[in-house]
Amino acid sequence: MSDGTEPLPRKQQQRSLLTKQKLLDAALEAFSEHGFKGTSTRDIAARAGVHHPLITYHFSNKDRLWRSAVKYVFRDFVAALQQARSEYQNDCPKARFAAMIRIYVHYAARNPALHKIILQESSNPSDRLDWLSEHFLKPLSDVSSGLIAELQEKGVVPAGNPALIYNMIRASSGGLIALALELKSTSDIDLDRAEALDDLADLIVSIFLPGEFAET
Amino acid sequence: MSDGTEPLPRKQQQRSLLTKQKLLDAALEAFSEHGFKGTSTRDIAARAGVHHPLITYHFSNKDRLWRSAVKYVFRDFVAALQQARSEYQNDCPKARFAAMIRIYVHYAARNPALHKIILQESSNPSDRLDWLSEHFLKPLSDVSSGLIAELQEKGVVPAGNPALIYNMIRASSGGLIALALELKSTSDIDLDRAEALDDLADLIVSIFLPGEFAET
DNA sequence: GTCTATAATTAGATAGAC
DNA sequence: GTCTATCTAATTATAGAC
Repeated sequence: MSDGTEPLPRKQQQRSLLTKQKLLDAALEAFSEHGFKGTSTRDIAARAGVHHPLITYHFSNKDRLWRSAVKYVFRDFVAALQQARSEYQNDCPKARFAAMIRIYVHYAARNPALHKIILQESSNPSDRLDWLSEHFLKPLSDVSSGLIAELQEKGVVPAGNPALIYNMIRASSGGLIALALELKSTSDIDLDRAEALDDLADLIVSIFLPGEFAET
Repeated sequence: MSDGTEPLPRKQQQRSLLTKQKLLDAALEAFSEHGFKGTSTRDIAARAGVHHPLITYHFSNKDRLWRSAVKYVFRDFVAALQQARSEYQNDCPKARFAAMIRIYVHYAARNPALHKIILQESSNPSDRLDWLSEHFLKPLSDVSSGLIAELQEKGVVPAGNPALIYNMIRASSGGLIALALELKSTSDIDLDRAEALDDLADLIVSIFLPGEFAET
């Protein structure tokens, strides 16, 4: 396939990719801190260490840069979840779900932008929120609610609307991690520490999955 | 006391109070939707239906307007909580805590700005977040964590760091209500409906307070 | 592919008339 | 106590040199 008819990645193209990558990382950080309206493209360019007209060049405008950045975190996140799912697929459902919660918590801690951007966008209606729901949030919600319904049948998870329980778990895990700054100043909890994350994951499992799994 | 030496509330002063009130309501709405950086004082003035220089006149600048607005929601919220506490003080601790959760959930639904502003400010360090923590979030966290520790001794609440559990409850109640727009588009849950709020409050109680209270 | 320069818009804040 | 008019700075986006 690389027979020479396709243009080979030259030095300039590699630099272009690097610039795009730096802009995406900077955009995630800035958008998660100040929301879409609150972040200026100049700030993003400054964080990335590039000149601001390069944003127009690589991403056309602010809106497309936002969408590219969101695609970038979510794709990575979904991949991490699916890898965890296949890795633990031979365990019992409760152990499997517990493992996924652990993965979820650690991913959210490494990538705080993931949840912060959801929180920012959910605070008022927008085309961006509709797009986010349709492409990422709704599929995740549907799959997860299904898993929870299964665990409810086995008596592992308490009764109640599965979608509501899914969102309570999400709020208690990723949501709390997005509030890490607040927790650090109002309590002795430091969610930057790996042990604190493990405590959180264990607590979520013990509270939301209190039942023992029984083989059918 | 009102012997005439104190200036009586004249028509102009009443109008001034009304303007301040309208600006505070508009500010809460705008700040909760777009964060501090993302909202313009011109937008706030437009929502309030007044001319924008009036913001400088009544509140000096954007920062003081933000602080005034936050004081306004939080004072009201703390008052509602304390009223609930005294109203149910003869019930057993579990019933009392359950009642407070119900109050909390309904207050958060009527005043979505309360949680949204916390979420907005927790997304990055700022003097505003420090101020918010010191004056409102830390006192609330300390009192609530104490109540939870008591309930853990009675076997009502599962073991675990009380501050962590308090924040999980907060995230599952107020946090989810702040995400109402998202839940509406990813599931069949409509947290604008009073019954959905009651379901949420009941679910929180059944999950976080699973034990029965036993008199000592 | 990257830069400088700049147009057009909007921001927070103020001055001074009424 | 309220308004119009305006200043300065920062914003998104683009045009065109290199």
